[in-house]
Amino acid sequence: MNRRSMVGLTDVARAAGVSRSTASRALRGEDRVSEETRTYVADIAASLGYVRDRRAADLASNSPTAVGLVVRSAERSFYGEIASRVQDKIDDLGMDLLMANGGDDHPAQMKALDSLIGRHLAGLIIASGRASLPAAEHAATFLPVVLVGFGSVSAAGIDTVSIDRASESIMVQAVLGEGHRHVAVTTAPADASLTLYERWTSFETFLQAGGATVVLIPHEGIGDQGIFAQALREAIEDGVTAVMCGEDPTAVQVLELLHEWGIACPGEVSVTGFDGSGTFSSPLIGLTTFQQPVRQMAKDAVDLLMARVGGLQGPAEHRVHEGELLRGRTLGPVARADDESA
Amino acid sequence: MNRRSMVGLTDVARAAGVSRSTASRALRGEDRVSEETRTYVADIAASLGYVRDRRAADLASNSPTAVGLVVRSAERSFYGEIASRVQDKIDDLGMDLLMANGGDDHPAQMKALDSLIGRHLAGLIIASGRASLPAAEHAATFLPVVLVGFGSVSAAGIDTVSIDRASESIMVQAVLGEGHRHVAVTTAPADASLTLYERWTSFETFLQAGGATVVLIPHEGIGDQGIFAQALREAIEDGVTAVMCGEDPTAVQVLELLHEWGIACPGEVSVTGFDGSGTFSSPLIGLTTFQQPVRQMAKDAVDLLMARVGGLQGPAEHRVHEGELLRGRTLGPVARADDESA
DNA sequence: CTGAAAGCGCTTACAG
DNA sequence: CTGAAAGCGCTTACAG
Repeated sequence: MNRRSMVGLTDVARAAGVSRSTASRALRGEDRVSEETRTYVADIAASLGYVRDRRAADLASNSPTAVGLVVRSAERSFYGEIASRVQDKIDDLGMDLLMANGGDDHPAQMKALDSLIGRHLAGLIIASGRASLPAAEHAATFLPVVLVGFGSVSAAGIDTVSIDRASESIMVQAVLGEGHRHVAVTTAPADASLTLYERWTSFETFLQAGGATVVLIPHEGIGDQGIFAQALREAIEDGVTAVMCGEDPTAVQVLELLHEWGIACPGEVSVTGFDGSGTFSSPLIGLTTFQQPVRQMAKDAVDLLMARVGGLQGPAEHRVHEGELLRGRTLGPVARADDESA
Repeated sequence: MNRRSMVGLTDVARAAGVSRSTASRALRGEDRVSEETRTYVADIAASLGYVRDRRAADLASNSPTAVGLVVRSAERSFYGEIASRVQDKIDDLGMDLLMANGGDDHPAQMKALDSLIGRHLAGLIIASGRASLPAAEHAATFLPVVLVGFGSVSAAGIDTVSIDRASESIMVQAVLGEGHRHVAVTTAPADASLTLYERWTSFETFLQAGGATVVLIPHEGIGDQGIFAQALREAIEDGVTAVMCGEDPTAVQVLELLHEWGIACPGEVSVTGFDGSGTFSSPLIGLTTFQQPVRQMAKDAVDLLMARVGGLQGPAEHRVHEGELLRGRTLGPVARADDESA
């Protein structure tokens, strides 16, 4: 492919026989240009294959044309769906959406954010479990930021959209309600995912408050499969009757392991997930999970952001959504003690 | 949050007592600056919270710092995983990755692409089933483009990474091998998804070549659920014994409908998918599908793109990958005629 | 090793 | 309604 050398505004102006000022105004559809000139210039531009240089345009006008979305693990249904919904909303507003992945550690996160900040976007939606608060605060000093999925960051003075903290409690009550008193909870380090960290600590707190003993099983994502499997196995052998996971993919992984080991679910061990988006909510899997109202959350995130972009001052807003317990087939009553020998 | 007014290079230079030229060179880590000056300026910049304006930097240097990735439906496992892998590769190269969704119709696609082109990226990877060839060709006149997931676009002179066209044949042979001779194929319009279009037409061709009759069931995505379900139902009542889908989510949808209708799979009707990424390949679902080597495909896409970015001329390259038939539990032998009354 | 100056491709008061 | 000119925040020959 022989690359076309970009035709610039100057080329369009010359070809149309007008000044660059007029060409610029015509192409931007300004009113103070004669209808005739406007369409003529537009035609010339189209025929020349002119594409406006957004960098230069943004730089000169000092008015951004895009909104940023930071997502980590787009392959996770929940974030992918958020991205999809946010896109729709941004489209409606006639702006562009630029997405970027978050970065795993703090330096990588800062680098990713600075790249976005340096492009001078109108605002930023951070929907990444993997995002440190300091990184978000850093970004927020430069442009409006909305955090989606985080729970307790009110202190930071950043707008948030999150799921009701009662969700974890509801989930725990469901598990306790089936008689489980010895429960495993999969964990994630706080610096890897604040969202997950808050989730599992809540699980732990509520479970203990309900009189259950809790076994923590670290789940660090890809790479620790063997360790995770072994820890899970040991927990089960030690008498755990239910496994609560902070996100659906982990729950599915647990289900697969149980299946592999020939351990019945929920006959012998119950399993719960969290998020309930996409295939994970399918009756085919039958996962007992907690469904977040993704669409509504995405809408709120964009609304909040656009309000700030529009200049809204006030204190940070925190939109809390209620989800719904999805009764699948993976949570059942704990096996009675006298069944243990069976 | 009171927004910080951006500190610019000029501020850094002044604070450091050097010229903007020197400040710029120091911050870019150029060699021709004294070690002392470099670290001093860097410290000042950090303390001032300086973030380089990428628009201005890119504009002035005429050397892009980011690569674009166009994905549609990031909530689909396959594209989400592609995005994730591409990100990793781009990170390794020290560049940024900017993602954008494709846009549904042609105008929207052009707009999305022009936004990316106008930001002068180093190159573009288009991994969107929803992307028209003309749109891709338009982009390719401006910057290096690699298409991933497309099959037969050799004519366009654009590099591609795709799955072996034999895949569809393998899938069809598996279905025929179980004795199915009356098969439904879910379809998608070419302008909505070239990838899917090529897939289902291949299915159709191979099935007919194998002596099977084919019923086409249009699947237009969200919104046509009712119509799709009805068409599927009718096809089954008309004697279809297998349903071949161009992508896993559709297959899952079919499985759910069958379940809802109390139709046994694969006892009465077999179902196959395509892609085999993420949860869709889980034994929990047991979907019979075709697994694409996503990771390898993403790597190839980035490699090809970076070669072009590096100036490689030559003709378009077409990397073809082989996938693997994933034998799940949703494809079984066709029920014998005398079983029909049962 | 450092600085003054030109320029990247646009937009936008300002003046007509 | 249109044009000449200044400027957005950087980088980079060019000259020292």
